[in-house]
Amino acid sequence: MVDRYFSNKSLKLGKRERTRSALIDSAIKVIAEKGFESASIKEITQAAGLANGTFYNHFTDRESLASEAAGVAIFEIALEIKEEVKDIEDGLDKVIVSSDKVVDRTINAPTWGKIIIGAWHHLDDFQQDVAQIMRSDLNLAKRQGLTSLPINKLLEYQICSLIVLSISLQLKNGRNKATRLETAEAILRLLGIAPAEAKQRAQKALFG
Amino acid sequence: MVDRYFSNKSLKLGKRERTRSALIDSAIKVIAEKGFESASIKEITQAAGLANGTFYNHFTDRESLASEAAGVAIFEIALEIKEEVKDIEDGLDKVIVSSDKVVDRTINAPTWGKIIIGAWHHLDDFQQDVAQIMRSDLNLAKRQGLTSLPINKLLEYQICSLIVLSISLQLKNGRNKATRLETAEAILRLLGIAPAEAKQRAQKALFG
DNA sequence: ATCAAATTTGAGATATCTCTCATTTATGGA
DNA sequence: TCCATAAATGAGAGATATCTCAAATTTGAT
Repeated sequence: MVDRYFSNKSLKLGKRERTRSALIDSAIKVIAEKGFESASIKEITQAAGLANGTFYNHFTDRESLASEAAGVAIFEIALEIKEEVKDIEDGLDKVIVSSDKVVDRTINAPTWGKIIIGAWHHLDDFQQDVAQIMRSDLNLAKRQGLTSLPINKLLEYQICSLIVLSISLQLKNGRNKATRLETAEAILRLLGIAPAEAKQRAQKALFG
Repeated sequence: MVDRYFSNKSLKLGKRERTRSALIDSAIKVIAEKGFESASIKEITQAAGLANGTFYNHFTDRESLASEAAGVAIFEIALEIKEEVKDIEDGLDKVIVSSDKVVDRTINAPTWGKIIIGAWHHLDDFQQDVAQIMRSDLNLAKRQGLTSLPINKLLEYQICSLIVLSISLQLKNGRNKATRLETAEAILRLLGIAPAEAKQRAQKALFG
């Protein structure tokens, strides 16, 4: 259960790490509930079962906690997914299967999804870090000659925006197979793949 | 100057309309400055030079004012652009020239750009209204046989997301011709156009 | 000029929030 | 077990915010 994900990961560690993780889990929950800009330090520390002053032993301000919380959430997801797609050799397949798994994870853990969306929209560093995560798969597809488009920062950001949109829409309206498929197809078309091939490839990569 | 855009439009109207417009102009400015969720009613009414209680004579809460402010901003932009592109017959050209002009307008008026971005991310109704604005051009392109892709809500939202990304990046990093061009190309690829044709078409439609 | 109605006002009740810091509690090595 | 250090605590100073409503002001028709 993701509610205490980082607290559980820290059980064997020292008090400082356990407290910090409690703040992170709480930040994820409260930011998802109240909104990226609206969640207060008071609510976060209260939900963590901690005193007011404890916050300032670990973070300078709300944004640094939010940044940390979103960062570890997406990092955790990326790590799991990297392992799951390591046997996929086709760079394009890797990109769309990874993207689909990100969406899947964030729908399964809506609080994580919401803070990631919020961080994507509010934090420049977060945007750069996320784009970085997928860059290697995009470069692989390029080296494999699967796309002729130049891979640049804007294209990476565009793909991320489509992923974030898919997360957002499915968190709102529920899981939707067509949205998953059409998001994968759209990413492929952004990468220069013709619609017919994009449809076929997405279908095969996502559903076998 | 957009700072008092709606106030100026209301000069000939009654006190109630002039006051409401002052709140809208102020909301645009304060929300752009403080953030969509963080801007307070107190700051908005103060920046408008109005008393605390005045707000509640016009709006029930912050979100209804924010929604109204973003709505009239995008509506105003859409109306101007509709007129400017009325002689463009090619549906795809209409889509990309309109998109480019939206970005242009919002970069020229950063406060409008920021509230529109904020509303796009926070307000479902706003998303639907914005997608609706471009639907007719997309349907025209479809009728003209310029794209074979089914035009559905997800595709509309995806195109809007790319436009919002372009606005966001250029507001942050300054105007950028390559970003404009590559955004137009990306929209065309989303619509199923091959990369080479997308590049050519975008170049021609945006730069003559 | 008058005056009913429309509209704004801003003090105040109430609540919430940030942040500090002297004190308390927990930790871990000796 | 002791104790120096690490870490948490939570009251309180100070500030900000929402919302109401009786009173004041503005408006526009007569």
